[in-house]
Amino acid sequence: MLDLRRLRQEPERIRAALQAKGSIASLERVLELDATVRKATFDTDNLRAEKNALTEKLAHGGLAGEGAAGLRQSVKDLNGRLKTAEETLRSEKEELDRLVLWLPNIPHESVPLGGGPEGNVVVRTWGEQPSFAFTPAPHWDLGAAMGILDPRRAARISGSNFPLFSGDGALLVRGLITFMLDLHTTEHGYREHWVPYLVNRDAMTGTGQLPKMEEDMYVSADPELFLIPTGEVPLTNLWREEIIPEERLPVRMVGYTPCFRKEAGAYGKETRGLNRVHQFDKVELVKLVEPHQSYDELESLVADAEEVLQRLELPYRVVSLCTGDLSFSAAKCYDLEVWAAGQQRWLEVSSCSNFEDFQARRMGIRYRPRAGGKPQLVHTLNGSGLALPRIIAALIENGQTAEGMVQLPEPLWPYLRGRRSLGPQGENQGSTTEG
RNA sequence: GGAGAGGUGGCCGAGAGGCUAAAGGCGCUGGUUUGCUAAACCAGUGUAGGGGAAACUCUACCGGGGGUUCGAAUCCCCCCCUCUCCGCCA
Repeated sequence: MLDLRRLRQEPERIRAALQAKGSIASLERVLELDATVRKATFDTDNLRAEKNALTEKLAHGGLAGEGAAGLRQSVKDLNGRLKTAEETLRSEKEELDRLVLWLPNIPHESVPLGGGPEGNVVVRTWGEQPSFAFTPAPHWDLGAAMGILDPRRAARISGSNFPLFSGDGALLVRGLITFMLDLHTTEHGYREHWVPYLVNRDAMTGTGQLPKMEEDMYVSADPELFLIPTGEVPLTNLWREEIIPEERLPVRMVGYTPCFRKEAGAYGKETRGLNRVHQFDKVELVKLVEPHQSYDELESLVADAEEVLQRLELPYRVVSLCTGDLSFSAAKCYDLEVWAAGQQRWLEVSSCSNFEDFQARRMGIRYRPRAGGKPQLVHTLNGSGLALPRIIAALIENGQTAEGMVQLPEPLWPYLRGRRSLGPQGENQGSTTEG
């Protein structure tokens, strides 16, 4: 949520910034409503002050005093006027509150200008793209051949684009999750949380998924409970409406969650296999920090996510999203894209964003400065550390051998009961300790 | 699911129609005292919004929403949450 005061003070800057993001939505109406709401607030406050003065007089002058009946009548008259004033105020306020939620965050000055994905800037690349003496296969062919991916059965029980990992595939998922959690908790200083996967409307609104993304979310039979599209939602909302002592900042959290997304309308070759699925697993990093540190913290958050890719020996590049490609709530965002040799494509596996105070204002997450004084809004950041399906796609495609095996990077071995590679397996085959 | 008890400031906790932004305590900030540390004493210390150059002032807020009343943290109704006990269940 944008700061209304700032919007009022520098509407031209905000208008320009929102245009860069490709959405000025209802900015003009918001500005107009802000003025009328403030006027209406002033009027009703004055009426209430008047009323309070009268009732106080009544209390102190004795309820049976000579003027009491007259006073009582004046208060009743005032109440009539107050009621209309309050109703006007309420309806204007409601519209304002509703519209403000549709205004996206404004981009940071360091964000490259651009209208869409073509305007994104590659900041750096890491690792060598593997070369093969044969034509590397995409993961959907390999995975099915190896018996670790089973889209046909997944479709039968859920529908298209739901993942089903079997045998060593399931072991790989579980191992990756633990590997990532261990790295972030023991080496990067994040505290792990195991969180609810269904959250209420307030939580979804707090991180900015609502109202804009409602049609992309799964709703439970209880219309107020949504399946989370990312662990960012429960993790960040852990702190909603709290005032955190400055000494406790930065708060660093990590959590594993499944993520659920309708991804309506997304079909085609770009969405084959594990490229885009309705349910996936993700280890999420979230930070709450002091405002002046948030951009440094963004860089270190990206580094923490990159570390996972480096240990997995997966070539990747870091992309700074341009103004037109930034998500609704982000002020700045880096995507990490991993190279998938079988598809000859870069696949997004992480989005690391600084939301500045946009989410914190919605959630009421503040900190109390050590030096005393008013509570201030924190800045919130998050990033995937990392999303699993495309990592698995890249591991399979980049690690494939001419024999139809998949070699795994060393840091993963202990998480896979010592296995160093994955190979074809039968329906009832368990995993052995030898690769 | 049933019964009971609760939800008040950063935290704990009193208050049971007007004298309450709300006692008291803790914490925090400043001061006095003090070989150091600690302690003691004194003072200050809620959030949000409006008006004002400022001093200051007005309004709202005691889980959420309605209602009664000239007036509600306090009375009534609905909902949410927490705790205890019982039931049910992976």
